[in-house]
Parts: sequence; structure tokens; C-alpha cells
Amino acid sequence: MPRGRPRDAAVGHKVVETVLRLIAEGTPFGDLTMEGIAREAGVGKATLYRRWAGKDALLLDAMAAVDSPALPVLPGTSFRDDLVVAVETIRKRGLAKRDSAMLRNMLTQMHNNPELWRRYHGTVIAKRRAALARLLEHGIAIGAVRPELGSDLELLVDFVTGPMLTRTAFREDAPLEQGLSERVVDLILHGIAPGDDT
Amino acid sequence: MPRGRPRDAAVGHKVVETVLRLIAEGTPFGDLTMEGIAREAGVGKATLYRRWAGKDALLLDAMAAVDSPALPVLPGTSFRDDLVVAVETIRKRGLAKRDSAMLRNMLTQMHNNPELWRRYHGTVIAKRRAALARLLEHGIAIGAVRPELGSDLELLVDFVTGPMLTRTAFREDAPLEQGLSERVVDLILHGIAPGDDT
DNA sequence: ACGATACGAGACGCCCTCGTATCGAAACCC
DNA sequence: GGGTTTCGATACGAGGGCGTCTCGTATCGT
Repeated sequence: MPRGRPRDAAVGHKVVETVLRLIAEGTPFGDLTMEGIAREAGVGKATLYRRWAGKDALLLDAMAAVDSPALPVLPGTSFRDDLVVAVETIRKRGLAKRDSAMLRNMLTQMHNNPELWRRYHGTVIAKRRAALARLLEHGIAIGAVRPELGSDLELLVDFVTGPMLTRTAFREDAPLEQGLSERVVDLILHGIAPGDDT
Repeated sequence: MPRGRPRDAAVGHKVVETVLRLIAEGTPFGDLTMEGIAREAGVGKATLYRRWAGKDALLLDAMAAVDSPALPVLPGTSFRDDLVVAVETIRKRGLAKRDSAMLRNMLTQMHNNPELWRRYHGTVIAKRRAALARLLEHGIAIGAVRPELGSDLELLVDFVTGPMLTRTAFREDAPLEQGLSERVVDLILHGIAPGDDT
């Protein structure tokens, strides 16, 4: 039906990819400009405005295009092994510029652009948390996690993700520490107080 | 010695306070403008440029003026009680707009402005972490914390602060949950695995 | 009193961005 | 081929920030 020349799908993809690249390179949202995006993407400004109403709409689309990069495959050999892989994944994501820069920017924009945050949370964060929640429920089912903790899975997810998240978020210099995830997991499993069956 | 009219100390204070207020209100760093600051502070632009070389220098000074708002007094009745107060303090800070907005902005600017981050980290974050590290060392000394964990206090601090930090950072809607800090502390102390002396 | 400096206010030129419009070329349907 | 739409490129006016400068006034040392 559409009469004239059809839109080139590659163009839209190229633009979104450019936006994500710029964010990954550390460009704050406020410094993202339509002209800069067009320049970097090798695209005419008219093309941008033909497809998106403005910067907000473009960013919104870019958010939806952030590929939740394949949740890790859990080894399944033991609950602890699975947890180590999950925590290690958080660490790797923190080191990946694309993911961490995106998250940092989203946290900053959370107040000023609630819709953007909602979208990002829905397409990226919610999935990760849900996967972890499933793992924890499995842990409860097999007796590796105290059953009464199941009453607040959200808190449990925060407890598991928090330490590694803050560590990677605050430390750019993150040295490659061997066995870090294992040590974090052991802390998560047994806590810091003595008297455990460690 | 200085000949002419002396600088009004109140002016400098007023400007810095305005900057911190704007940040607290959610203004991203990129949207902070010298003209906007002058306007909000009721100050001439010339005054800004007379005292600071540019926006970066002004922000740098503002960082140094962030008052690490008095570390909490620990009850000292028990290690667990102290820990609860420490964690509860993190929660309250997360709800305080000024603190959380500042932290979010700093995380975003970390890459683009390392000097700014270094300053903020030194004047604010380092002190908080040091205080918590002291508490944990005390815990080790009195046998409330497994002694072998003292070999990596930084990790321990991340483990204690992480859960509440991520929870407050990601959740704007943070409902006032009764006893949240206590539950987090118990997780920190005993972990999620069964077999503890809880 | 006099010179020097600080103050708030605002004008100035420069540059960048926004969103729109126009251009020639290209790609599609009828 | 004719009509239509998209493409990259570029020009345009409006708006705003930057950093400098100039006003008139105020406040200090000498």
C-alpha cells in the first residue's frame, strides 16, 4: 500500500545503534543532541524527525532496543554454583561500558523522565531481577535457602545483587580480583557473623 | 592589604548553596548553566566569573562544600544495634533528595570528570566508608564478625552497604517498610542459607 | 577625599541546538 | 513514465548559554 520509496530499515537500526554507542562512550543524556546523533550516524536530520517526534521519542525507542544480553546459562551443578554465575554476571556487566553507562544515565534521569525509566526498567532490569528471583525460589525449593525468606523475594534479590552492584558502580578501577564472586556468594550464603557451618 | 571592597563571603556561600539546591531538585549536571545559577542565586554573572574560572571550578567547590551530614551516633548497646543504625542511615540518605540526587549525578559524571568524582569521593564517600569499616573492625574485635573477613574490609563494606544502597537507588517509590533495616542486617549477619543459629 | 575592588544587572558577539524547509537523487507502486 | 515518498545534505530563524565587558552603586584601604 504505501506508495513511495519505502523506509530503509537499516537506517533506523543504524541510528539507534549510534545512540547506544554514544551513551556507552559516556555521553550524558543532556549532551545528546539530534544534530550530533545525525552527524555520528551519517544520517540527515530530516530522517530523524521523519521517524521520531523529538529526542525523547528517540531515546525511548533506543531503550526498548537495548538487548538484554542473554541471561547467563546456569550450570545447575549446585545452588552455590548457580549463584556464583549470577553474581559474576553482575560483575561483568558492571565492567561493560555500555551497560554501566546506560544504567548510570538512567538513574540520573529517573526523576526528570519517569517514562524513560519505566521503559528501561521494564525491558532490562525487570527481566534480570525476575531471573534471579526464580533462582532464589529454586534455592528455597531444594532447601538451599531458608524458606521464611521467600516472603519477600524483592528484598532477597536486593541482598544478592547489591554488594556486587555497588562495588562495580563505585569503582571504575575495579581490579581483576580472582575469586571475588565466590567470596561474595559465600558472604551472601552465610553472612558475616561467626557460628555458621562454613 | 587587599585594597578595594572586600568580597562578601555571604555571596560565595549563597552561590554554592544554590548549586546544591538545584542538584537536589534533580537538575542533571549538563543542565546546570552559569546563567541559571546566577539567576537563581540572585547574583550577577560577573560575580561568578570573578570567583570561578568556569562551571567545572564552581562545581568542584560545591562538592567540597557538601556537608557530610554528621555520621550517626551509634547506640553501642550491641554490634547488631550499631549495624542497624548504620544501615538505617543509608536508607534515610537514599530518601533525602539532596544526597541521592548528588550521588546519582556524580556516578554519571564519574567518567567525564574524574577530578570531580575524586573530590566528591574524598569529601563524602570515603568518610562514610571509613566509619563503617571501623564499626566492622570493632565487630571483629568483639567476636561478632568472623575474623578472617578482616582481610578485605573494603569487600565487607560493600557487602553491608550494597543491599540498602541498591534498594534505595532503584526504588523511588520506596514504601516505608517497618523493620526493613533490621531484616537487612539479619541477612547480612546470617546470610540466606539454612543452618544458622538464628 | 580618592583610588581600587566588589556588587547586581544586563548588553554583546559567538557558537550550538532545535525543528522546519528545501534540494537533487534514489527507490518504490501503478 | 508519473506520482510519491525516503534518502543525505544543507540552509534557515528562533532560542539559549558562554565568557567578556560596561554600567551605576557600594564598600573597603590610604
